[in-house]
Amino acid sequence: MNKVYRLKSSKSFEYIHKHGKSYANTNLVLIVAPTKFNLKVGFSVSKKLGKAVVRNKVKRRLREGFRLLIPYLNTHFNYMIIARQNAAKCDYHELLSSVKHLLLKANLVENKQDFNNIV
RNA sequence: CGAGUUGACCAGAUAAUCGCAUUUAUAUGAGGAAAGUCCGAGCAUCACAGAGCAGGACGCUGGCUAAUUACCAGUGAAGGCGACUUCAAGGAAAGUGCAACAGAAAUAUACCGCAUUAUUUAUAAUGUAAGGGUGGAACGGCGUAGGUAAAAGCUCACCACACCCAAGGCGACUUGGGUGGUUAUGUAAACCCCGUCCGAUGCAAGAGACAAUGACAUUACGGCUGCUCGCCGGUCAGACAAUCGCUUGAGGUUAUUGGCAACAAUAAUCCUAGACAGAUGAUUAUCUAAUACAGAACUCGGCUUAUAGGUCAAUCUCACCAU
RNA sequence: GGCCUGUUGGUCAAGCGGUUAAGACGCAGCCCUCUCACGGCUGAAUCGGGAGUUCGAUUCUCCCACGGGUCA
Repeated sequence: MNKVYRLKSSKSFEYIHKHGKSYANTNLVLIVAPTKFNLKVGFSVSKKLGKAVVRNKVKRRLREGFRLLIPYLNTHFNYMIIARQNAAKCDYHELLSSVKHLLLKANLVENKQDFNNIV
């Protein structure tokens, strides 16, 4: 995933956390906040999930999954995804489907038919 | 065939599609421990790193190294039938402290006992560490030995200890011989003494720019640690931002030589991550025993800890069987 | 990335190397009472794990594990 789409400063993380709307399931939490600029994403994986190897793996899988979904999303929002403890046990496909589930729940998908076909 | 000991190695590979980091692009892209941060250095700033006190670390010998107490080889001690393993291993006669309970007595000692003498005949004085019981430790141990009133290194043999001599070894030390009857336990990982070493802070160190402007201030304040001295400098905000530091290094690989080894020398050859919300993932196929522990953040040398499944070595050890 | 600090019944905790490891709250059992409460008695700890020093470690030293704090 390109650097353009990344959230960087801790200020913007705080802003999303305060002003955004949150949606959750057993594996992940999604927080969204509207923005004037382009779409950006941040991933938060805390030390609760495990050691460095586990955390990196979860982050990489989330990044790969989200990369495929970007073209179908509403571009005027900032996204923040927090991994819960259950996410450490999931494989790639389970994580992808739970990301899709949350995005549909938040009603931010534009072309729903193509979106559902992504594997 | 069974049970062990020690040392070493591997840590998935190939192909396709999409994606990430460095990069103009090709190309390249986590480990044996990248981990713990337990030691030692480089490097940077403070003065080209200074003095004293305090404080800390280490302590058998020789070697190696940029450096170390931590690496290598030995010595000694302890453990194991053995291969082998473990050890912060100077000084207790410089001084101080501590040694609960038990025991007559714990660093100086006579409770019971055994003898002799005296008389009041069951007491006292004297001698005595062989016997008793306590304890981790009780004038070194032990004996069909001598000796004695009873005993005792009082004498003798052997062992232990101290000192001296000889031989071997660079040395720690070892082996052998002789002399001495031997005023005294343990603890220094208690304080301490002796010897050796250590200035402080760590890349969030720091460097040069952008950058004006504002605030404080000259026997002040700060740098620089616990204290004293000495030395140097105006300081802070702006400034949790960007660039550099950042990867060619006491480097790796191979070969030869020296060395038991750690390691060193010579030659050839290679350049092999450099991020800053922080790069290695997803899918498919084939092979396979491959499903472990685990993710670089300035860089090296050692130590420690975690680790699936497997491979190899030692003319290794023990037990059983056969000859 | 660096530097400090802690771990003792279920919880909060004291503990100068030495007798059976104080205490409080809670829990369980017994006594007291017609019953409950109050009160009294009793019980539950290999001192985070593993080595070492010592005659003897909760205490001293080393190596691990898991917490907490701090530095721009």
